[in-house]
Amino acid sequence: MPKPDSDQPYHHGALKEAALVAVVARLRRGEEELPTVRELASEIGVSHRALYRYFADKDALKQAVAGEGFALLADRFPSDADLTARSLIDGFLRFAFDETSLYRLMFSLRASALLAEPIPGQQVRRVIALAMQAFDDGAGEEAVRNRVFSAWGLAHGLFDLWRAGALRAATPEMAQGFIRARILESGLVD
Amino acid sequence: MPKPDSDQPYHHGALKEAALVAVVARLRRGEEELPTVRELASEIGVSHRALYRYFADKDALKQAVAGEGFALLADRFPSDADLTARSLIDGFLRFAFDETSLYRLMFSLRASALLAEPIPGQQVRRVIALAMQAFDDGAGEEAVRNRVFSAWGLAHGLFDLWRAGALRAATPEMAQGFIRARILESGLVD
DNA sequence: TCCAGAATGTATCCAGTGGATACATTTTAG
DNA sequence: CTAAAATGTATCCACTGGATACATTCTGGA
Repeated sequence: MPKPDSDQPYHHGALKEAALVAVVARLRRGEEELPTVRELASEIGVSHRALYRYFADKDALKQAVAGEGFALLADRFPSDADLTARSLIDGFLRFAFDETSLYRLMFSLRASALLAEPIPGQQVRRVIALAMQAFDDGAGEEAVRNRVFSAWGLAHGLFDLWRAGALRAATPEMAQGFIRARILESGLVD
Repeated sequence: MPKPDSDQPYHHGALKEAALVAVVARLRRGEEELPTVRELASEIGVSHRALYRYFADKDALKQAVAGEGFALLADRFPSDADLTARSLIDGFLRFAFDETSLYRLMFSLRASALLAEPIPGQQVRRVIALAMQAFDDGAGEEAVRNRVFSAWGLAHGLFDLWRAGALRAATPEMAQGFIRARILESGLVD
């Protein structure tokens, strides 16, 4: 006798995607850490070992989530017509402050994992390409690249100092304003 | 019959200090993560629960280690006579590249823990005070503070981008040179 | 249409982790 | 000299990421 239709079919059908969606949603909801494999599996309605069909280990899951994060970041940048260095910076800062947990995870990858192929390197390169475009002022590629990384480093560094608690800003909004001011007065943008 | 002198007396005598020294030494030796409480205790020659007399939990141990890290960083800065913005930057970068594991731990504290009193806030304030002194060019305190945080943010951010693998520098030396060049061309120093 | 193998998910086990509680040993103060 | 405080140990616990063996479902070729 075949098992009658149950709420959960034996094969989920899109387990990998469901896992990534669930983790990203949790982080965007404010949870600071990755869930345990068991928690995640239980939320999806699957045994915890099922996830290991799609992720070699928990670190691979983390890298995949970071990839989703960078894709989300690139999608949040202004579209072509409005893509300027300044609007890119603003989009970057909004993303960091709005999705702090996800942002933190994206940059907490172990040494040299950011550009790992295909995940998350592909999405990271997309972000860098957009930034190169936004900062392109006709100077040589190396000069543009240097300005991109200086701006990225400044924004990332000041944000991380705030996150770690070194900035003493009363509110996140004030911290964001402080960081934006430092970037604008750096002369890297405009 | 009293127990004869054994190699390890029942009371260690300086367990807290020994623990901090052991952890810092491990990180400086290149290990990337904090050891487990058991590993650490075993290295010191004590049961793992003994450490909990001195640290409320593992996170408290981590904060204490971060404090040692900031103290080490401040000690590595040039002495008064040679303390300039540029020499401070160089000292900072050397520390980050030489003690990468320790550096990473220092800035991986959970939100808002950097200025926690007394650990590690005390040592962090010491570092900031030295930086304020090195960057003081007679302008108002707010202007100096802004330059200090801009330079700190830029150095920290670019270093962290390198650590995560976003910089594609062939060697650590080249990465350090790249970062130093970006800071010098920022106009924040000199 | 059927069925063998591939794909996917489950059950169960394991060593190791941070942490709690109860107890043993040593030190110190009155 | 001894009681109490300080320090360290023994043992337990729930939970974690991960491994292995097995069950279920899906798929393509005859």
